[in-house]
Amino acid sequence: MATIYEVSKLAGVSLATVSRVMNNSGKVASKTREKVLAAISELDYRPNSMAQSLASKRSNSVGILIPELYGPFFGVMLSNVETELRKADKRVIITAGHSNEATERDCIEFLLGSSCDALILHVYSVPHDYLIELNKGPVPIILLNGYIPELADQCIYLDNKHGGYVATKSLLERGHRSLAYISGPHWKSDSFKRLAGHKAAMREFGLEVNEQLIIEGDFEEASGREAMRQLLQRDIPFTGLVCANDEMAAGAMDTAREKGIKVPDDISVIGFDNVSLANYLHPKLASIGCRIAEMGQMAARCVLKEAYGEKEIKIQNTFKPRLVLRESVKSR
Amino acid sequence: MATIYEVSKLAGVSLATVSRVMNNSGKVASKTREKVLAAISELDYRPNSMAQSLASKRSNSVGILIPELYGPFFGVMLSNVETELRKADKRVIITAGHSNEATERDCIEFLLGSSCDALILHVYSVPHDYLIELNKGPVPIILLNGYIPELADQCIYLDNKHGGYVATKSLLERGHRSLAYISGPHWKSDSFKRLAGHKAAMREFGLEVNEQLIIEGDFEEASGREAMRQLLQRDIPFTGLVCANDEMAAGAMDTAREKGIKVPDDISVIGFDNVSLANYLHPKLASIGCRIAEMGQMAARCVLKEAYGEKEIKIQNTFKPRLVLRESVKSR
DNA sequence: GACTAGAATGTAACCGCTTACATTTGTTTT
DNA sequence: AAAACAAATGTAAGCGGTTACATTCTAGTC
Repeated sequence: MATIYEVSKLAGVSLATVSRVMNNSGKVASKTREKVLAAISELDYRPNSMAQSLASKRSNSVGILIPELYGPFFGVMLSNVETELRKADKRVIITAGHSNEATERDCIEFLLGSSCDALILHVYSVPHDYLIELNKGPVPIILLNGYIPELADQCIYLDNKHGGYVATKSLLERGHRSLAYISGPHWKSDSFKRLAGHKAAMREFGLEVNEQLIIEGDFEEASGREAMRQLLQRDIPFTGLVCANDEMAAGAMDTAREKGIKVPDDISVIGFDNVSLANYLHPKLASIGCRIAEMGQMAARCVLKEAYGEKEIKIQNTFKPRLVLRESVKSR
Repeated sequence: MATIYEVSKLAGVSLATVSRVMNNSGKVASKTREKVLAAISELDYRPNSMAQSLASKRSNSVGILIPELYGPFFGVMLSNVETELRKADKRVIITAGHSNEATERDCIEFLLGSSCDALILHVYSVPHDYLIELNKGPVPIILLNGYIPELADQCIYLDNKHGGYVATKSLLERGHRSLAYISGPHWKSDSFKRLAGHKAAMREFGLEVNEQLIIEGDFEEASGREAMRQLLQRDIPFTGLVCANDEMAAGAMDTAREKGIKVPDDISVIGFDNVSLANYLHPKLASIGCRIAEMGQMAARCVLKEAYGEKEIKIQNTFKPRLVLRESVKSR
């Protein structure tokens, strides 16, 4: 591989001039520029990125930490982060934290040790204090899908409460008055907030929340299946079911089918996240769109702003979920 | 951030000794080692990866090119690549090629310009010659899910023909004699081979292949839906349906439901890929497991062997798909 | 105690680029 | 035509490590 030195020799100029041409920095006479460009193409020269990084103290790479690389959610997020960053010629280094504190910490250490110019973190287990401390370091961090008051500007997150509110309201507006709710784990702030939104909507419509109709699941299909069984056993009639994610809704719908309950004729069901699965279920599952794609893109832009000095970029920190109606919801 | 120089000063040794301690290379007296380690921890020293890369001509990063970052398939693959490589402390730089020749080329160029030590490529559109040429360069490449005779050792791929064979055979063994087949685009070698496997199984059972019962889809759900409509219109009875992927099978099953045809009572259906979707459909879709996880892991190992000198690693190039039976298939 | 092999450590030349500063060249002003 | 200034280019000092080679210790041998 040719080096900048060989290019400079061939073009009959100094290293600095070649560097200037490469980076479009400083003044270069157009004649000289052409000579240099010719030499570059003749030698098929490509700058050595490691040397560039070392000398410029900028690696042009951004570290990403997400819980998992598979699954309907993270893939989309990652995809949009990558698209946006690669447009700006930044490398994307990925790691998976597996929602486990030790692993998440390891990943962050690993990324820091990789000379990343910035970090996009989608963490679940690492404590806030750690992140606040981390933020005092030289590497800008962006929090994806999490909110920490001290780092407000660097957080990109979904308004989960509003999502729960919208989901529930969509059923209430369609005449349903008795609603059941299958929640995610209460300790996860996402699911806690979604539930809060549900309750807020109920209150708004002057309805009492019956805790007997709220069941805590774990975001997996099986728990939705089981939750639905319990709900039916309790023998409290309800015509609408709100689920804190689509997988649990799928499980619940499966139980309904088993028990001979028709969706949406007997019970309307709405999920949350609007993952592709929702479209494959029968009936197609109404859901709450999480705007994951947009959030991923925004996180990337936030990096460009914070780490690469693109000051003019405007950041939108909160995203409002959107209702996506499908066959599983019906007016009554 | 402390540099190796500061560490050496604090420990009262030379740069070289610190470097030796860091890399466990060369002989260091245990007393000296301890002094150095103390200094390292005192200063919280971490080597600058850019400088390391430049000096050692090894970036410890591996470039990955896959068609998309989302979707049920690639996520799993990526996840396993990452897990395996990070165990070995290698960075994973990802790019998405979007099954588009220009973009795929761009990505490869981009990764080459990123000083990757090796490339894992899952491409669709880039011509073989390009890859063969690329392989002559200094950066080892691994082909994931593709086979090029000239690069046989560096290819990790699924035996698609065998998959088609197994899928079809599973129905034949259960007494089905008249089978329909919904294929992917014929120009994609994956789907071409799957179809070849189907035909081979039919021949093995002494059955004629009726081209009227083979329809070309595009791997999307809608095309499966449409293909099923056409199949039914043709009015040739069949009791088994093999689909070249799960999405199309989902579409076909939906059409069946619309037309009042019961799966598996009237028609047994088997998909291909065994993506998570298969488990959510009703009835649950039998499928052919593609061992994506294992292939991802193997690709990573292949990199460790080819680029990082782990000679003892054994590589398995071909993977045989596996039958995963579920409710959608029934003996007759 | 001198000699020597081998272990431990140090020296310094890179790796390939960026960039502050110095120098040269060219243009305009008086 | 000399002075003054701006534009273009060159020089060389890093960036923070690795590593070949040189040097200094250390301990064993006779």
